[in-house]
Amino acid sequence: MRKIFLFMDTIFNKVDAKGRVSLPADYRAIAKELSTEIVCYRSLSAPCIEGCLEDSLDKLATEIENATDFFSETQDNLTNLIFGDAKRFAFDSTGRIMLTEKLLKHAGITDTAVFVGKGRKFQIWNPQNWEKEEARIRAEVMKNRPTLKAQKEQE
Amino acid sequence: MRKIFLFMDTIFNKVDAKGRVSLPADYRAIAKELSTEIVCYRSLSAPCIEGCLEDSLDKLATEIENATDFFSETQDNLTNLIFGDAKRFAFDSTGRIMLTEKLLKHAGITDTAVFVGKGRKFQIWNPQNWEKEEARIRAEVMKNRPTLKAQKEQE
DNA sequence: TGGTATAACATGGTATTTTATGGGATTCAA
DNA sequence: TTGAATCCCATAAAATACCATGTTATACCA
Repeated sequence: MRKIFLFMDTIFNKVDAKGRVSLPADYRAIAKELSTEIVCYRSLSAPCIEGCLEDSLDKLATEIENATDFFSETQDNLTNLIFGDAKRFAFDSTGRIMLTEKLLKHAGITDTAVFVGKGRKFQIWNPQNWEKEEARIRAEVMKNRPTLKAQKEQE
Repeated sequence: MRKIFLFMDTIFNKVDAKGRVSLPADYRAIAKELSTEIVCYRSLSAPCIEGCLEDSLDKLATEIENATDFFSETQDNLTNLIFGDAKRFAFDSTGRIMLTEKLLKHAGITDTAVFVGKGRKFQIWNPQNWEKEEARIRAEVMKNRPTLKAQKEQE
């Protein structure tokens, strides 16, 4: 059994006419080894699909149960949005999932999907949008170097 | 079980046509003993590849998880950049990893890779670039001797 | 201490497996 | 029964495991 579970790397995969996409092999391996499933929903902050393990959402649900006070009303609304939007995606024997129209539309994905690892989560982007987003982030991080350094030194 | 794990030394290894490089034996030993894997990504500060143990990134992911709530956008950029770029590299029975085009290009590596130990991390350089970088660093450190001590203590 | 045997390592080449992806066939539900 | 979703098969490319060899470093012994 593996110790560490991180969604990483940036992978470009084709979306075929039926809407099928190969989930990157590494991502599959994680879901398989944890005997959990992949869940996807529309990102609240960007024009992309966001995904994580069902475990993560379960953890979120438990946190809400145990510490209701801790969550502000707005955050509570957000959880409604997430759980209302989230959907499990089982992959078939060849490792593909079928994204829904709603998700694909939100991310503007047509024939190619970009999987971007985020550690405990990942995102799925339209290639052009991701290219722009990556450039934007990189520029911003470079501008705020001191912050980055402080964060990295926490390691 | 070993007490101390540090990436050290400077090792020159060949990169073959497929992008395969022998990971220095000492580095392999560390990953093996810790039962973790090597992760590499493009350095944010220099034209080189940076590597560390998957443990380090996992720690970072956990910190982010704990420090922010599920929907936080503050760390969003950073996680996209770090985890989106990072990739696991398992070495085969002969101790080689296969670096990607993206990484090799960022570091300008063609046929030889220089592994430079950095303690908890290491870097992989193009030989010429490393030569220049080492000279630069050496000159700078000699010039700023008093500062060096203060900087080291911050870490 | 010097010399030799042994083991470890880097590295080239080849074989095998995995992965992504296209194209049906089959099942299911409206 | 028609459209959509799921499953199964096939294939090409890419990643990975395996084998072989020369070289270097290490251990061992006189």
